[in-house]
Amino acid sequence: MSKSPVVSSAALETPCCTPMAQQRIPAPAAATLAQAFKALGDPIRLQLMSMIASAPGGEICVCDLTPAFTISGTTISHHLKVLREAGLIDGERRASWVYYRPRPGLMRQLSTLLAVEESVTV
Amino acid sequence: MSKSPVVSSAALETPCCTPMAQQRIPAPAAATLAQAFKALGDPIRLQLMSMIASAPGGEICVCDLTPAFTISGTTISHHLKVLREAGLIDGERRASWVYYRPRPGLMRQLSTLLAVEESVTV
DNA sequence: TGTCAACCTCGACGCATGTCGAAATCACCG
DNA sequence: CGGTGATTTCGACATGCGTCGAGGTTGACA
Repeated sequence: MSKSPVVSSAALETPCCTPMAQQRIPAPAAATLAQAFKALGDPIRLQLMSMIASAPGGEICVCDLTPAFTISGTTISHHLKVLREAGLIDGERRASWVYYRPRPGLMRQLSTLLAVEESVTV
Repeated sequence: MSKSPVVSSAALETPCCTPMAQQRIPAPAAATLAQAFKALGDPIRLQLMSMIASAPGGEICVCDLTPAFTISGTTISHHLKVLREAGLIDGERRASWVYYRPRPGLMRQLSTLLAVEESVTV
C-alpha cells in the first residue's frame, strides 16, 4: 500500500521548482511533473484528491470516498493507485480499512511551478 | 486561432479557487479544472507551456517551438491546440508566423488550488 | 498571378486509459 | 476454523490519445 513509489523519492524531493513563467522546465523534470499533472487530469481523481487533501484529521478512509461517487469501488481503487504512483497521496491499512493522506511535497512543487507574478494580470 | 475557446469564458473567469486542502472541489468545477491539468499532463505539452510562459516579451513563435523537439510539426500543432482549448494559452497569426502567449488567469487558479499551508510540511 | 514557407486540418495507426465483474487478499469476529 | 466485509488485483472491453504523412489554408513576395 505505502509501497508503490513509481516516482523515485529523489525526484520527489528535488525541488524542481521555480515558476515556469520564470524558467523553462528541463526535459527530465518534465516527465515526472507531467505524470503528476496527468494524475490530476481526471475529474474523479481531482475530486478524490481534493477530498483527501481537505480531510479533517489529515486522512480519510476509502470507505468514505467510495459512496461519494456512482462508479464502482474497483474503479475508485484504480484511481487511488494512479494518484499514489504519481506521488500525490499515500495509503495505509489500519484494521480492515485503508486510509489515504496527501503528500504535500509534490503538490507544493506543482503549485510553485504554476505561480504567476501578481503584476502580469491580463 | 484565437477562436477556439472550448472552455467557456465564464468558467475561466469564475475563480474556482480556494486551495483544495481547505475545501473540496465541487463536481462541476472539477470537469473544467481536470481538463486543464490533463493538458499539462504530457511531457511535451508541459515543456511547450513552460517555453511559452517564460518567453521573453510574453510570446513566442511556433517556429521557435518546433525545432526544440524531435517530433513532427504536425504533432506540435496538435499539442498547442490542446493547450489552447484548455484555456492555458492563446495564439495569434501575424504575417506568416503564429505567436502564442500564456493566459495567466487559469494558471493562477490551478496554482491556488494546489497551494499548501506552510506549516503542514511533512 | 504563381511560388514558397509556415502552420493547421484530416485520416489513419497503435498504445494507453477508464470502466466493469470476478476473483484474490486481508483483517476482524463468532 | 469458517464466514463476512473492505479493498485490491486480474482480465476484458470500448474509448481516448499521441503520433505521423498527406493535403489544405494563409500570407509574403517576385
